[in-house]
Amino acid sequence: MCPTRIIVADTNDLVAIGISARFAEEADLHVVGHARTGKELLELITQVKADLALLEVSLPEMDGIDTMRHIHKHCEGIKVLAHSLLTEIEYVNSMLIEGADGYVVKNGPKGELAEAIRTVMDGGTYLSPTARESVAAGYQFTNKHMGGEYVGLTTREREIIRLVALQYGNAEIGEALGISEGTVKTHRKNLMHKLNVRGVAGLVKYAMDRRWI
Amino acid sequence: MCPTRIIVADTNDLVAIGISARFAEEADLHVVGHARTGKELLELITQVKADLALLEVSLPEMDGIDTMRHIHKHCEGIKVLAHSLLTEIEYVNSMLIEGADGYVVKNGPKGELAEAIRTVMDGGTYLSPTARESVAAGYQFTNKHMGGEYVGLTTREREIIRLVALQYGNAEIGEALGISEGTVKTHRKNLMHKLNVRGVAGLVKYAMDRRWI
DNA sequence: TTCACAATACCCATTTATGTTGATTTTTCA
DNA sequence: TGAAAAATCAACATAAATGGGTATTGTGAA
Repeated sequence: MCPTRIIVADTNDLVAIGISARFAEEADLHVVGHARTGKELLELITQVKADLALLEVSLPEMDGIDTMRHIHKHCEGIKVLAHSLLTEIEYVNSMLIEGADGYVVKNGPKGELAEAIRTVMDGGTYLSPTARESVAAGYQFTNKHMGGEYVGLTTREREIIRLVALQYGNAEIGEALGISEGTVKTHRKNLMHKLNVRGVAGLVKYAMDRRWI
Repeated sequence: MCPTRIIVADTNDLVAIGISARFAEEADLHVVGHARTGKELLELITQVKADLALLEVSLPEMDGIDTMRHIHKHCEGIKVLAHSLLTEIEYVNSMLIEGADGYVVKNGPKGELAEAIRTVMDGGTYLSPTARESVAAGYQFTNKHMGGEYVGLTTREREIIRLVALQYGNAEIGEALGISEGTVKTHRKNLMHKLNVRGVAGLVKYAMDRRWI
């Protein structure tokens, strides 16, 4: 039997090296590529034949959620396992909704990652205990996102949340984007509803988690 | 000659494994321990004889800056090299002011980390190009922190910035800490001055960078 | 014992953000 | 082409944050 060919998508080089080092002991797992951003991963998939991608949620340029969506639409025959330090329901759900085959939280028990990969390659789904807890605990809080009516952010909303996180005021954002301040307010309002947060703090945290700033 | 004994302080297990894997090729560098938080590092230093600590700035429980300060005061004879993805002047400066022997930005060229360690062990100081740029470029912006009058945050200020980042309002913070809303406002005002930021966004970013939330 | 600083608290004025509601135009895509 | 989604704008009211200043208390170091 041939080993499972894995691409690691993680900004941190050392993480990729660490994973390779771990899998050196596992005969059936072989790391064949490393991407530092979502975009790099999409390219790499077309160049290197791989069975599975280990995808960090928090990536610059194109984050894990967007990358997952793209892979699900355009790339047949590759499994994707989310792999992140983030445990918030928001991200676990998003990755699963976008088609991830599992969610492994970083820094888990030593053999967990390998086990998760094998489960997924067998056609199963793997969720780390923490991720499972997060999904369970999060239902009452983020139920507005669940039940199929997940709301993604639009392009404009992303531009705005990014500028908010960069300490721009509404007037400045409007100026920067060439729209009225009133429109900016509307977008912010929608953002806060969609993300279920109360103010700037929640927006900034979201933008930072997804590495939009 | 005996090899340099190194302790890695980083939340991410895989990073530590990655570093060990890299240094497997370097005969003079040997990783002898791994700490996941600042507190763990301080303990480990008393238990394991080490020549140098590789210290991530962004650590939970006790972050790199506070850990650095503590080591500088209480631990003789151990070199410390800061090692982080963060390149902001705020952190580079803070680490150097607190006594770090160098600052290496993660994801640099392959041999950089080893070179930096050797420089430091020779009694020198090593700064990554990015860190050096950041220091140079940051002077006009954060000069109020420079020239010896670096201002650290007080305990109370840290509690408050943390709650701000957790989306608490001033009234709620006051209630949570048992102080008046007015006092909270004063602390926030002082925080923004010290950190040279304009609003909630800047405070949240700072708290997240230092892993206080 | 001074001196510095942390922590507390309040005043005022101004700006900015949030909440509510409703609307129009443009874009996208089935 | 027609429906749905996205992007645009604004009036109103309320809540909250920002900026400036001042002042008291306690604590610990020089």
